[in-house]
Amino acid sequence: MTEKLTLNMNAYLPLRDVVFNTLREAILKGELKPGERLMELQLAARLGVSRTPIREAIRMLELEGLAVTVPRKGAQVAKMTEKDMEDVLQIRQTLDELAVKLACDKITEQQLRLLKGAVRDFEESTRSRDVKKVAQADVAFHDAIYRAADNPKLMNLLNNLREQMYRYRVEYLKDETAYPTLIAEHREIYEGLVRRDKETVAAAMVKHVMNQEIVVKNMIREQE
Amino acid sequence: MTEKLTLNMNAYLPLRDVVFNTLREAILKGELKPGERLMELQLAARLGVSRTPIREAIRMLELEGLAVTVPRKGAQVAKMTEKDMEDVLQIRQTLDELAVKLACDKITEQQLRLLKGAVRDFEESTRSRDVKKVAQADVAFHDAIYRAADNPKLMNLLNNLREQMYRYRVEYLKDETAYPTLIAEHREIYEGLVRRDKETVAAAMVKHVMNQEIVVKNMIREQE
DNA sequence: CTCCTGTATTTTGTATACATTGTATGACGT
DNA sequence: ACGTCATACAATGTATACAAAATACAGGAG
Repeated sequence: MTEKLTLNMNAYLPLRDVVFNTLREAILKGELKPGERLMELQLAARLGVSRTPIREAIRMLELEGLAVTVPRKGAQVAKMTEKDMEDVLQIRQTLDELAVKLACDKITEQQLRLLKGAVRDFEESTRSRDVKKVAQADVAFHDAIYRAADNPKLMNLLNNLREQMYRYRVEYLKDETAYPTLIAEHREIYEGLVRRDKETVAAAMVKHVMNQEIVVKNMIREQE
Repeated sequence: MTEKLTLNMNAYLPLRDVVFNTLREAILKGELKPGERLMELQLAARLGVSRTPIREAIRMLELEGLAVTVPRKGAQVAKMTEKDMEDVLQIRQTLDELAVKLACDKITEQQLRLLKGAVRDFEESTRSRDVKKVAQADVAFHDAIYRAADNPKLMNLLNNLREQMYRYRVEYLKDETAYPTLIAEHREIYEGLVRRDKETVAAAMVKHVMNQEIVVKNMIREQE
């Protein structure tokens, strides 16, 4: 915990947002571990700002599910049990299915081309052996679908759900033997969207998320 | 807008939570109208607290989707277009279906008895001609199902989605001609759960939410 | 009359000071 | 030795002061 969090001041944003992003990143990357206390004074000193933006950032983390606060005792990084993970994945599966069904109806030709690009980018990224890149490409693929679904609230929710399991997802993507499956599933989803075949894409997406679920759950179990 | 918001200080809660609840109520009840600015100094003066808890409450409202803030310009009550409403209802429908399916597998005998009570309470409340009571009874019915689904994250999400359309829901429940349909649907869902017949309950729930959707959308159109 | 500009005012952003509560430590009595 | 209470310290809760930005408006130039 002694590593120094540093603010990315480039953006011209209120400090609360900069702090929020910084803390979120730190939590998702595992630099701030589940259960670790988030003490205002300490964070303020570390990040070189006052307590006010820290407090507001914590309120935001709280509602994102990344932190929990007990009144008069302060905040700590949210813990995630296997049950929590299952619960999140269940919701994600359902909403991902909805998203891809909606996309089936609404996706435009241009968005299909972008999606095709995302599929290709993902394939290429897996050859780079750079997990960070793979994760980014995967996010891009799913984002393209979310955007096509044309439901901003749904997109928000799904991004949030994804975020909540980011820590485990990165571990998951380190398993290179899973890449061929992932690539095949992406292709299947893409092609289903081209044919606008709802049943196919829905089934493919459910399978896709389910595969993640199995691997992520194994991973959690191994961690203990 | 000149009505005086007053804090319910009874509870032993941080002021930010009291303020948050107060503002949320005010927004949901329509006392604070969509688009209305939420000025910190003004709210602080009105509620008799300082700006700090107001600011933190606004950050919380923001992530609940009840307020939107533009940096350096401040916050305002979130507006909801018909499209927004459709988007929310689409998500709600999907998640309500998931919840009731999960409940089908997991509901206990005791929870079934509670649900039966909720069905009966709802029927009785419709005879009282007290919209507030009817709304409460409806919430209780759905909450019983959410609890049975045994997925706290899902329950949170659904409560939040419900909240986002509370304003319109209350209007919706003023239409007494809809009561018999609602009662019948509740019964259908309850009986499906007793028989643990997933297909039936899922279909019934989808129909139930869809009916709401139609009425609420008509309502919005009329408002213009 | 319109548009620009500069200033005054309002409002948010940030920092800090003070108050209150939670927690740990240690003395004291049993 | 154990428990209880008092006190000290640390962290959060709240209020206020100051800074910076956005807005409104008035006055002047074209």
